[in-house]
Amino acid sequence: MEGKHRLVIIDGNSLLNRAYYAMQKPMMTKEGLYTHGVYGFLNMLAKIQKDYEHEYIAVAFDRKAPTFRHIEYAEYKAGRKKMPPELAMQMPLLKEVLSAMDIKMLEIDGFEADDIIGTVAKKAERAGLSPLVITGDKDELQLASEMTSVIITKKGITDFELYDKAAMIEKYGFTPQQFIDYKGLMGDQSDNIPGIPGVGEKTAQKLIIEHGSVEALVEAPDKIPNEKLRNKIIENSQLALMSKRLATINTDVPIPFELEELKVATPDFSKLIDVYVKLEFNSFLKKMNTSETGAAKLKSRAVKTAYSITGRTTVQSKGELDMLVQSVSDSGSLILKVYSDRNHRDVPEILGVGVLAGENCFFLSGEETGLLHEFFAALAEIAPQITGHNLISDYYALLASGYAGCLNTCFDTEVAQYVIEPGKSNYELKTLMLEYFSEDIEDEKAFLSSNAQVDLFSAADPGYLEYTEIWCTSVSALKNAMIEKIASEGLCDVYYKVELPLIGVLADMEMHGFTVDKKILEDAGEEISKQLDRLSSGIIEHAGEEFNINSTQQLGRILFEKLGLPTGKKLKTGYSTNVEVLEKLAGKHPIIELILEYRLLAKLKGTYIDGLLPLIHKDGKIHAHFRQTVTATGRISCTEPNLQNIPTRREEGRKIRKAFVAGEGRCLVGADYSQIELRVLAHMSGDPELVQAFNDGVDIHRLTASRVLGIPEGEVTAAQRSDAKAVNFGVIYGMSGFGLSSELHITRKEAEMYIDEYFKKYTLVKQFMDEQVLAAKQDGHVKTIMGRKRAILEISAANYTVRQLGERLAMNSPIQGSAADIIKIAMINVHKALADAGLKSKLILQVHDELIIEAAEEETETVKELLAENMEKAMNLMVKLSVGISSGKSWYELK
DNA sequence: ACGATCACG
DNA sequence: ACGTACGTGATCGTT
Repeated sequence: MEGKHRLVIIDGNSLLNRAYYAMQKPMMTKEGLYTHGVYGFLNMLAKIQKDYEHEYIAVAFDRKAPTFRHIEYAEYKAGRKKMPPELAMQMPLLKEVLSAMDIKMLEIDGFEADDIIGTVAKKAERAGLSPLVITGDKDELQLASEMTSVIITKKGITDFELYDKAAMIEKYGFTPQQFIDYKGLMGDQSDNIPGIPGVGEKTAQKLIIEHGSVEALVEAPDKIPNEKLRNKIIENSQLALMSKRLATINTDVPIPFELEELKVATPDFSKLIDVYVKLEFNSFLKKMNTSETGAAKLKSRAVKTAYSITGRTTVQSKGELDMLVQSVSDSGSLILKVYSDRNHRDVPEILGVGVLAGENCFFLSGEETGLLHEFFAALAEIAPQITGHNLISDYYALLASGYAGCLNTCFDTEVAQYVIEPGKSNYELKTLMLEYFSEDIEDEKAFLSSNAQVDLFSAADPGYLEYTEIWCTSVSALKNAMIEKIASEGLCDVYYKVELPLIGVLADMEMHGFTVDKKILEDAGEEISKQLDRLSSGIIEHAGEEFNINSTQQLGRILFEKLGLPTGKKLKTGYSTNVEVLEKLAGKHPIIELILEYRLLAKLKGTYIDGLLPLIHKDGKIHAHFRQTVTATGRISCTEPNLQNIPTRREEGRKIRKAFVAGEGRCLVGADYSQIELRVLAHMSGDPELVQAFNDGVDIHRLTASRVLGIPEGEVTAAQRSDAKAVNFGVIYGMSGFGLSSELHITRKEAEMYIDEYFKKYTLVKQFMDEQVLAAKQDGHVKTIMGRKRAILEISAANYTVRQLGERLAMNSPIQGSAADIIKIAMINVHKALADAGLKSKLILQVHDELIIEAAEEETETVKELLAENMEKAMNLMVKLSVGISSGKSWYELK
């Protein structure tokens, strides 16, 4: 085991730089500060603090001597890269954090961090400490010694490699001191060290191992057998000596400090909170919350919003219920919190209901079943405006418990934050309170579990009344702040007209559920099991040994090492064994087709049979969760199970849909938009050819084939049409030559020619795409038809690949997002139309461009018309929206 | 917790 | 020289 390291010295510039480039996505605060470099740095720092015990710590920074313009120019010419501004602006932010942590920073004019580190390390060694240097710069390996270790950060944020003297010798074959000689020979472009021309890593390493030092080589070059090399060294001996001097870290920098000043100190928590809040580092704020001192400080600075709560009532009697009902009725609105498990396999149990109405706070225990139902009845009567956080789960519990009134949604703080900031990973009330008010409220889960022993739901326990007050006043405070934010960001339409009314629709869909015929699934499962057994014994036989076919690593070993089949793409963990690779190998070995079939069936069994069966509720239905705050584009997502990816493309999988059936006396009606995303593109770009084509009902893929290839529409072959289809998809995805070429299995050149030709023919589409990229650059976001925004920080990333991703996101998001807007509006209208017409039929599923209704049999025809009508008229575009309708007893029968 | 794979639009 | 089509979720194996 490694010994104790008593002094940690960090190369601030090097680590910040590493962190900056290691982060996949840039991070930016609301005010436009880039923060990902600092964020990555702090994660590295946390790992160091955790893994290496130390009593002293310091961070060193470069500080150049005052420079003149011509010197900078010379540096620039020498290929020294300047820090991008997005990184440079983070330097002072990092220093602010370190200062709040009370970590000593060392810097001095005219010296770089490595010189300071060398100086500190030597001084520490003399004082008997064991220095541990943390850097991303290999040059600092020369500082390693019996006492000093050097950690070089590798790829990623928290991947380190530790070198001491022994490790150096093992890896390079020479000592840390000789590292300077090594660099003197091979030079370093980024550091402006020339070295000997023509001597690279391998040669330099060999020379140093054999001869020891630059001096030894210069003094006795005749010992070098290779004549060419010998001459090179003789000719450049002065250059080599100079390079060695340049590569040597100065361990004698005149920097004044006492080791005592580097002692690990307690952070100034209130400063640290301030800067974390400014940088919006909520995860760090959260972590701090677990340390006692931090939590205490966090609480003490909380800005308690002034709420005058005049009444606090745990409802236990008819009289108290009347007070509750009266309060709701008086204010016509309430903030609601239903305590329940979001469990869709069973009837959700209502543990209790919390209400804030006007200035009165109430808690009604789920044990009071009589009062609870009376309350629901009154609520249905009053139909108050409901505000909450993640109301869909409150609604689901309400509906499941027999509430039958209307859901008059006024505001949902989770959904509000989603339109303000889609793509955020966590919309918990606690998180939002920290962000908006730096106020740290108790997490609902923690509250529930920490109080599990106490019977909080017993009607007499005051715990839930207190928590209801915290919850509801928080929701109220957020609502006030968000109302303004939504208005000022131009998000009113998408929020009030789309997302808010959708909440009740989704809850209703969840509640109604999709009937599943368990027997069909089970029978299919048995059949598949038999086939899997047969396939796996065949595969094992061909392989000649037992192995786990499900393990891509083991499978790779069998295919590529044992059987010697040609490899495809390489991955971090070995060779890729995905379908694409396997299909290329088909015919080369009989094992391949068995594996392909095995994969197909294993997927069906694992995900769609064994995965689905336990999710069937007692009522014979699956009640999936529709999630409204997940996707970055505005689509809905679906979980437990995901009903949006039930197989359909291949017959084997499609059979699964036979198990999704209409209930007794009912019938399924399905409707899907035809090419909605291309129609959205036609509308948003206004391209006359595209618009015309859709309005004339032309086959759009055929048209693209004819235009791009320059042949009459009548002469387009099936293969050409299929290629054009890929091009049309490519346009939506913000296509690249590479992407299209791999899709069509053609060269990149050919793919690029298609793309060029496409944009020449559809010039307004090209213009539209350019505008989106420009908007992303200028505004930092792009918008859908309804004004839904998606921030695209990638567009200004330092990394080229990430930046290109940003451009594709800018092109795709308005299209995918607008299509999402349209079907959401359709859902709201369909839901309302069904209710207004007093029909028994229910909307039960949305799959991005299609809706499924479980209709009462006698209503089938009515529902078909109603669906088509509402979907087609959801939004008035330059192109007509066309909808395909079908019906049947099972999902399989819907086309 | 994460990567690989594969299901959908 | 490098690495890329857009958006999701579930499962399995590996760390």
